[in-house]
Amino acid sequence: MPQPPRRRRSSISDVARLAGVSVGTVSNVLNRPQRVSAATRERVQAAIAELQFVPNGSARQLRVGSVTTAGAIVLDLTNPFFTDVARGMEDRLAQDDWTLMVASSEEAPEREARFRRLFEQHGVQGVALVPSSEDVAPLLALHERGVRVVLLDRPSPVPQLASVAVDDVAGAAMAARHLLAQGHRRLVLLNGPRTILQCADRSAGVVAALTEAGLDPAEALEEVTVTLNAAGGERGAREVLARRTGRGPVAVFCVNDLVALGVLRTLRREGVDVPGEVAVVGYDDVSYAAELTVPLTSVRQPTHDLGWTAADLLVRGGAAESVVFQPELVVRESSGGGAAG
Amino acid sequence: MPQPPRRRRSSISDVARLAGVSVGTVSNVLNRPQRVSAATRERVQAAIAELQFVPNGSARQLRVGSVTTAGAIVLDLTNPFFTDVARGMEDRLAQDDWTLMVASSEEAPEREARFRRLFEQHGVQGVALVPSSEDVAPLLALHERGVRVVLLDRPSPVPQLASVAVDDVAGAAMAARHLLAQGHRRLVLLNGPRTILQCADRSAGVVAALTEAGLDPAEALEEVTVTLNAAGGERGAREVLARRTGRGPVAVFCVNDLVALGVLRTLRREGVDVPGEVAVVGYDDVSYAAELTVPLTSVRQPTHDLGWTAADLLVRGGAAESVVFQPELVVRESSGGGAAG
DNA sequence: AGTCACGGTTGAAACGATTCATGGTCGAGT
DNA sequence: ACTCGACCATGAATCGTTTCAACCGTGACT
Repeated sequence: MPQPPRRRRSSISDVARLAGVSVGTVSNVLNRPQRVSAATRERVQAAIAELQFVPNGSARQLRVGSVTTAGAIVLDLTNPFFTDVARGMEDRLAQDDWTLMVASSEEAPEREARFRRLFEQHGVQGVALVPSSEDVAPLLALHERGVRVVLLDRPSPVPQLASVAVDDVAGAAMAARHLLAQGHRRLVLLNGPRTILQCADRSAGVVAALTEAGLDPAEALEEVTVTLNAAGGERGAREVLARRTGRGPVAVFCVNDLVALGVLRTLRREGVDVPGEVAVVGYDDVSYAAELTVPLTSVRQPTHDLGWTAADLLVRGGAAESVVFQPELVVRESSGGGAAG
Repeated sequence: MPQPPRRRRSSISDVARLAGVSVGTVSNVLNRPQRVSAATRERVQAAIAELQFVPNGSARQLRVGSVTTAGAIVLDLTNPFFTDVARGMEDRLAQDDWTLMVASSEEAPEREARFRRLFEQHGVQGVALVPSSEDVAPLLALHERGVRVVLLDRPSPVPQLASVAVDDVAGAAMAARHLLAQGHRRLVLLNGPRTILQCADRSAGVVAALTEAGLDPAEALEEVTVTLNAAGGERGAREVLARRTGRGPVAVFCVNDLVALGVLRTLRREGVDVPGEVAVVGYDDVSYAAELTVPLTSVRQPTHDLGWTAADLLVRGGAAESVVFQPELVVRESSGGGAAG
């Protein structure tokens, strides 16, 4: 078997030599073809084709400073919410002929830092990221170094950084109010780590709704920390079933739809009736929420717009704006909402 | 509002000046700290911290040649199948401390080409991609230029290129045989464009199964071309319902689960019974296939392993291997399989 | 004939890191 | 006193582009 070929890539000066022109002319053919006479241009282009010349991006970038590329760092690439956001970003970036590179931090601050560094070294114009920790210092530093930064899915805690978010407190409060309206008096919140702001906010929203209804959150709310995926939901559901005291139905509010999916899966396996015995509400309203065995009540976020707007801020790059969208509750069968009203 | 700061990033020579050493020494502190005396090292590190110095990746790369980064280009980032593959790649790459950059071609050859160029210019070691066209010439050229290339989810048509695939002909044949076993004699295949090899192969698999059962594919198979997402499924389903002649139940085989989701959604809206009136089979066995209103029969692929293996080939970079996995049929209610058997 | 403008081309400087041959210092060994 | 290594630090060369001042030849205008 042949060794993988690592023969030296041909450079602009190889092209120049072959075409019998100077390097500057080749560069002009590449970047301002109209400045070059048709004859030379063709000669150079023939040489480029013959040598299979591909400009060295590093060299170009070293000289020019940066490229029209943006990076996105999300918490979990397998969560449809984040891929929809990425899609929104791509749609906006495409308008200005920018490209997007996506990376997944898996909620690990070190991974996030690694990708931040990688993107910065690759000279991206800007980075949109869902922070995996509360510490904004490294992001401010990044911004100071001239890389545009937009916080995704959480409001910026500092005025220097732009952000695009959805009001998580309001969204969670809507969900909790809805469950209270169904007659529930005790809620279980399957939540992620509080270090992720979205999780903290959703918790706060539930607490607000309970308080507003005259209930004592310390009594009425039980919060279980789970991983933000279906496996987490399965574990959470087992926990809920184990702790379930005899009295009455339980309401489970899941921090996202993947968790809710895990919950529904486990409840179905255990033969637990939804919403009769356990009511379930999710968050994000992923595309298949309405098509599940028990259609899932969920809090819809303007996912695509979120990404679109983030990318828009990156491209426009003006002052640091903070945009906040409002979520919307979509009531379906899993919370008993359709019937009870 | 302050203008976005674009003050010059500090360079290695700024650090050298501040620390009172030469640039070579700073570089040594960065890359072989043990070669530098403790005192100087600390002085340099202090300077680095003070200036918030981040090495310029372009310059480094220009000098050194390449970075430990791989790129992946998939057809659709919002399809769970591809994100699972990406996850598998990341898992393997992390072992060697490589990083992954993901891009989505949206099945458009020009977009794919754009990302190929971008990745190459960024100096990635290798690219794993799901080709959006049949033309391997540009991929061979890329390989010639020293970038490792692995074809994802399709076998390589040429010996020079490595590939990791799942046997789509076999998978589709399994699905078709299953539907035939349920008594169906006419199949509708909601397929993507034939230019995508997976689509062509799945069609071939169905044809093979029909022929094998003594049926004439020209008679028994109706193929409808749709987009590879839920919207495509919805359109396909409407098409199927419109064309439906009175006689008997219909079997619909969808090229992937997103399409199947769209089909199920439309059938539910139209009040069509699944699997009684229309049997549905999907492809990919996405995570939520079992939890849908009507649990979906689907062809499972070793998604994670697919990505893992592709990344493994990239990292190891030896001879061009071709790996083929076998798929597996998962029978659920949507095809009537559970009951009729 | 002389001047000017202009399109086309040139070639060297610059970007910021890595590398490596060279040089300097110090202590130990003869 | 002198040599020799060991250990550190130096700084020039290098990677492949882009950019820009300078140059050249031609044709138009005075």
